[in-house]
Amino acid sequence: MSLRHAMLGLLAVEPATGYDLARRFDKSLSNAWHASHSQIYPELARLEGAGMVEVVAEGARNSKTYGLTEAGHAELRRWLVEVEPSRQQRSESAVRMFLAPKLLAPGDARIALERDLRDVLKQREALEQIVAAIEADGGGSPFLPAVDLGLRMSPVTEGWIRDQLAALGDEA
Amino acid sequence: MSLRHAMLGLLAVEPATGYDLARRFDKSLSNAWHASHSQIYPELARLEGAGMVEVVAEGARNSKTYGLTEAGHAELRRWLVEVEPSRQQRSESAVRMFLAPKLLAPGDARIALERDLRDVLKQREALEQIVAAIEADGGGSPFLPAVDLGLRMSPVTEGWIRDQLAALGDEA
DNA sequence: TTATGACATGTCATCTTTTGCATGTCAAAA
DNA sequence: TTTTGACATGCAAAAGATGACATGTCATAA
Repeated sequence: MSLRHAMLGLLAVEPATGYDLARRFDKSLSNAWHASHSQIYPELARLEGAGMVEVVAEGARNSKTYGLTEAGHAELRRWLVEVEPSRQQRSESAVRMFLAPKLLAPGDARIALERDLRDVLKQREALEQIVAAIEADGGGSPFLPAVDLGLRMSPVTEGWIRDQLAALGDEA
Repeated sequence: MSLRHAMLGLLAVEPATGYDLARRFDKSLSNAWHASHSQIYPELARLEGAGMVEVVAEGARNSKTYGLTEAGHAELRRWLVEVEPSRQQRSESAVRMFLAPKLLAPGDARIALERDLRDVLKQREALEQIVAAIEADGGGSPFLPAVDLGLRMSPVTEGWIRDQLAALGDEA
């Protein structure tokens, strides 16, 4: 159950509201996991019931900030150190990239690959802006390594797409 | 609904039984999507009901080989060309890699990262064996590009993990 | 003052995915 | 001959994820 552990991890870095968690999933962890508020709030309640998180502050707009308990820290450590990782991945865009050059007429394949290329470059810009924001902020973000991995992957994907486009050209 | 389109894509490359599809998901598409037979068979039935696939051969052991119909090809093309891609990804091991150096004591973090590193190298070997098998087979696999992307990503991940390990060393 | 948009939390129906159970064929090796 | 392992298909229950519905607060700008 990765949602649970991803949430424990985010809360271990810094206590947060459910709303904060939803944003962090989309911002810092978007290359790794996704969860929307309709999953997050019930899971927070379950985690509280299991004694792994607790409300550490209540603020404006009925907000509740959660932090880890001892049991939460222990469970997170157990998962990270003792549980065998699953190497499974899911990426719709990877499925598409693999199929497009194989199955479409060269003209259609070019359309699809060029859109993928634009998406990759757009995503890289987004990552670069996050880095810029972190640096403007003093550089102390715990998520810089995650963003960094995304930035290292980006040119690899770009190169692969360009090679697929070039191979299309050879056939045309 | 990516399962449906991934299956259409695999069948477009070459007709297959449900059992074949399950293996291809684990072999060729393992970096992109996963599905087990208990998902595949019902989805094949639905696709047949929708007129997108049809039985093109029946073999030993009650096996049924499916291929795409015209409607199946049309749906696949529509999805690849016209539908906006979702850039969401899910990777449990990415979640773990991000959290481990951040949240664990250096000793535990080292254990977790070194296991991740071993996994990456093991996976790379598996990919290299697939490439070797394809080349021994005459080189004509439609999935070589998918494997190739995995092989290009592998050293990037390796480098990132080694940098995280080095950063741990600095703190110790 | 009122409208907008970010903040904030929640439920519910539906769909997707996993896991465990269950059955059976066929070829090759012991 | 019998047993093992790959091939082959299927169902059902449970868990996980999505998308729509629903409500309300608060600060800021028009």
